[in-house]
Amino acid sequence: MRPLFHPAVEDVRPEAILHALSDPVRAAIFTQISGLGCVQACSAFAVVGNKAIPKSSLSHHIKVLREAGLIRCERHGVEMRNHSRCAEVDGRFPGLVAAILNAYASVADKPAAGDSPATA
Amino acid sequence: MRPLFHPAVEDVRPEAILHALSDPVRAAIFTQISGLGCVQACSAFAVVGNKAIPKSSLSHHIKVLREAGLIRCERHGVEMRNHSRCAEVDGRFPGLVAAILNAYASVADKPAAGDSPATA
DNA sequence: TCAATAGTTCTGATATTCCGAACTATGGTA
DNA sequence: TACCATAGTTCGGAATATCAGAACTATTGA
Repeated sequence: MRPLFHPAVEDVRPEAILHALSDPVRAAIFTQISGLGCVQACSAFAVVGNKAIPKSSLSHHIKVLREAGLIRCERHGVEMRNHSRCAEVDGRFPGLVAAILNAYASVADKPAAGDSPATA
Repeated sequence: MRPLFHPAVEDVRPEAILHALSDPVRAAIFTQISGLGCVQACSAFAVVGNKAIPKSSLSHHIKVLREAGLIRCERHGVEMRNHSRCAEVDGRFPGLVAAILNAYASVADKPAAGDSPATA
């Protein structure tokens, strides 16, 4: 359990953000973290769009989002609290995150192949 | 050489766009195709940001961009002409492509690890 | 100290990516 | 027609990333 790494805003790179959000599951998790505008424990994402996510995969997804600079994670007792860094990132790449979340939201009604990217 | 597949705009999905553009090389190629606002042959991208791209990789990158719905490719004689579908995609996901290209453009000056995403 | 909860890391199976080599398609030349 | 050159595509194997089950670590509470 090495201490969690969070990149500084100025080290955040577009390719990392796009890669992180190019996975519908991660996009849904991030939507939930930043959409609800509040802190979420990892266990909140055990099911994403009526699809069960194994703990190990979930941990990996959270790590990818964190290392991309999209979220900030802090341990609070036994659980992890995930904050969105949306505002920070938006300062660096104006409109990027919003446009991505909008794009996903606009297709949330008509999912592609059985999976729903946002909370169905 | 199967006939090239181009998705209809309404079949274009955000995850495909993000995945396609999460590679700095592909982002640079797409920037060049849509930025210059004009048709480009594949051979125009033999070198991207002072990095040589093998033909086979280039072909693959073009394919990913095409299947994501970002570009349209037509054979003209011996060469392939690549058009941007930027406008179409923007109609479906407003601001998405622009925000992504802006993000890459804003870091083009200070590259991450030796590679320059846009034309250096 | 022991058990329970919340996440992380390890490990092997699967899937992607990369790039050289071989191939296909078109055009030009004779 | 044959033949060559150019422009891209596909094949195949090595390197890499992703996925998920199992084992582990960290914290809290009894």
